[in-house]
Amino acid sequence: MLEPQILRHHLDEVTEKLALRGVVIDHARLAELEEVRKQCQVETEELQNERNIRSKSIGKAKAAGEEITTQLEDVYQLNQQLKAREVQLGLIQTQLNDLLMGLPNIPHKTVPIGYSEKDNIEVRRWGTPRMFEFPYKDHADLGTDLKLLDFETAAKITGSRFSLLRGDLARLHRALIQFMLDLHTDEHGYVEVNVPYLVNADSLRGTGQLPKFAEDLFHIAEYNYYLIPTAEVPLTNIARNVIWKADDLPMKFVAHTPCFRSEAGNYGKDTRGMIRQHQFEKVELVQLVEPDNSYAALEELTGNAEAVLQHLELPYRVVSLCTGDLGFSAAKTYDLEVWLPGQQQYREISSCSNFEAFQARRMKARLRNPKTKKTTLLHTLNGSGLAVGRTLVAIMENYQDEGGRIAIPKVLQNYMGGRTYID
RNA sequence: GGAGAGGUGGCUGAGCGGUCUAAAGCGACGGUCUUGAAAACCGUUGAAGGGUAAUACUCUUCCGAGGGUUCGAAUCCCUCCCUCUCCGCCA
Repeated sequence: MLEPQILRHHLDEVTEKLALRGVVIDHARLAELEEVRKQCQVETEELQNERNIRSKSIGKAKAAGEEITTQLEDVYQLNQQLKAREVQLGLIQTQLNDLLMGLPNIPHKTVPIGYSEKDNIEVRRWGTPRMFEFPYKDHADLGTDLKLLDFETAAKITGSRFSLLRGDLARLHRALIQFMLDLHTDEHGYVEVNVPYLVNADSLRGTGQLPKFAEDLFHIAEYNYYLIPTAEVPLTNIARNVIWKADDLPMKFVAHTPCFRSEAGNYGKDTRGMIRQHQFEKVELVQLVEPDNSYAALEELTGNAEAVLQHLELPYRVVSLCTGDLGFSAAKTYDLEVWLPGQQQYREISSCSNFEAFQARRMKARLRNPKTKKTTLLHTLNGSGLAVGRTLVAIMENYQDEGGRIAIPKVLQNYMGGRTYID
């Protein structure tokens, strides 16, 4: 959520910047609503003040044993006016709030300007895609041929876009999780957190999934809980409605969780394999930092995610998302894209974003400024470190051999009982 | 699931229709004293929002959340949420 004051006083600037994302602000409506709001709020508060004064004097008069009938009549008239004003103000504020909640974040000045993912800018590349001297397979064929990856059974148990892993492939999946958690806690200074996988609507509003993206979520109507689409939601909401001390920051959290996404609107997309599933697992990094440090933190967090790929020796590139491709809540995002031989292209495996105060404002996640003693909104960041299913896919495809076996990356062998191959 | 108790400012805790402008204590901050510190004493002490150029001044709202009654609600009524204790069930 953007600062209401910014919209009030710098509407032209905001309109201009959001236009870079392809968002059109109804300038005239906003300005008019704001005008009415101001008038209505001032009137309402004046009437409230008047009522408070009169009620008090009634109290005193009554205590003194005076006649209060005429005073009660006056206040009745006042209250009729006040109630009408309060209702009107409520309606206006709801409209303004709805409008505000629907506006995405303002892109940071370093974000490349563009319309679609074609305009994203490659920042750097690491590693070299492997040349195969034999007919290579994609992960779906590799896994199915090894009888370790089973989409049919998963479809029977649940439905489409679910998968079932068996044996060493299931273990490799688990090994990846362990490895990532160990790396981020031992070497990158994150605190491991085990979080709820069901969250309430307030939490989802805090991080920006609601109200606009309800159709992407699995909702348990009976309890009004939602399955988390990412650990970003529970992790970031740790800070909701709290005023933190400067000493508390930065907070760096890592969690492994399953993630649940309805994938509504992606019906024809990535239907093969386990690239896009209703349920997948992810190791998520979240940082809550002082505003001045958030861009340094974004570079650090992105580097932390990259370290996983480097240890696994998987070729990847870093892409800075352009204004048109940026997610709703993000001010700046780096995507990490891993090389997938089966698709002969780089595919997203992590998305690292700085949300600045956008989520913090929705969550009222604040920080006490030790100098001014005032509260400030803190800045929130997150990134996958990494998406486990897609990492498994990348290992399968990049580490396959001519016989359809999969070599186990060195850093994972200890987690695999010393094994070097899956066959 | 059954029975009971409770949610008040950073914390403890009083208040149970009208000077609540929320007592008191602790903590924190500032000051006096001191070579320095402690102690003692004095003072200050929340959040969100509006008007405004304003960190000046001022107004509104906030006692778990949302409704209601009333001229007036922390206080009365309704609904919901959460916490604690005991019993039952259970990984």
